[in-house]
Amino acid sequence: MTGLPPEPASSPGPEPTPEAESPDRFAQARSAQSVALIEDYVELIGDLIAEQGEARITDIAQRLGVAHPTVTKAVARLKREGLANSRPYRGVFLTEAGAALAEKVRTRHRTLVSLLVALGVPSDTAELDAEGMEHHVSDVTLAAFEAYLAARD
Amino acid sequence: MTGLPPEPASSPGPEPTPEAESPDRFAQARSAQSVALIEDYVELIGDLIAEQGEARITDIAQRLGVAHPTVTKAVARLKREGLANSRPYRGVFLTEAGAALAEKVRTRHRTLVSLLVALGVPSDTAELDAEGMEHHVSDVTLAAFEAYLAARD
DNA sequence: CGGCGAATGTAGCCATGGCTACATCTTTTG
DNA sequence: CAAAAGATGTAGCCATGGCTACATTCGCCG
Repeated sequence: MTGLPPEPASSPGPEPTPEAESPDRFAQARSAQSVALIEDYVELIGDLIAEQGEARITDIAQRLGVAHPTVTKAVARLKREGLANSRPYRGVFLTEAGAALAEKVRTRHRTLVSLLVALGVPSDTAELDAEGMEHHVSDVTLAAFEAYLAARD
Repeated sequence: MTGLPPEPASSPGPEPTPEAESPDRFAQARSAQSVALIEDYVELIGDLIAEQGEARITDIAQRLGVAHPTVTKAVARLKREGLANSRPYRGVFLTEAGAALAEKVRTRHRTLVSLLVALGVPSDTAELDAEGMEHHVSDVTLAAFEAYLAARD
């Protein structure tokens, strides 16, 4: 959906985008949507490997609530981006980069949920909302969340 | 991108989706992406009307950083959903429902930014992150944010 | 070790959101 | 008031994420 072939969609580093001011914030929020999927997959694959020792296409599909070909496509993309690898009929594995990303995502997710709960959000709602929000939490904001949670104790 | 023709994608009402438990949270987060666009458009149109008395396709396109045909399509969708109306070569206007949604979105946005700032996030980062996060903040969570902000004073 | 059921892979379709190119209508302006 | 400039509309293409249908391959049993 990004439809932005000329845009390399670089890493989540804070790129101030030197010019203009309005359009970019929307553009960024929207292109992040593409990142969201990748993050979900990587995190889930990490979870499955941790839980069951392997991540099978079918399991991923079931957990995400999508059909298996959808997962196959997504995994192909993860491989393209160097986050995972797999061999036909064997499971899916994370590369070092993938594992690192998964860990980062998982941490961020936990932090966000903790924050929401700390602010009085019921934990099930916190989980639900965090699932959508987390992909848009920048490192700076995440740090602020951690600081708040740490100070609060 | 939703690709869910059989899913009417009803109004933002809390539909608990009676069965299953894992897949849905992802599905919900993802289908919310479609809502995000609508919300952005409605909010922006509201802003433009407030600022300049009218919302022109070109202005919307420029603010969102997309080409004008993209906006034309989106506006067609808003009209389909009863959130806006327009006549060729005249501007775009919000229906009552559209204006209500715009107001809700704007309020939520402000609340989220305030919260982030209150937690120590720099205001420019808060604005940027909020743009992406806001569409995933449920009413329950929003209420918690408001309560926190109110109590904090 | 032959089969059968489950898991994967592949092909091909749909919808959406973006874009470019080109046609038209409006609005300025000389 | 006609022409140029600017704003919209329309057509048609691309990529992505989903899905269904059909073809293979694996693995477990009998």
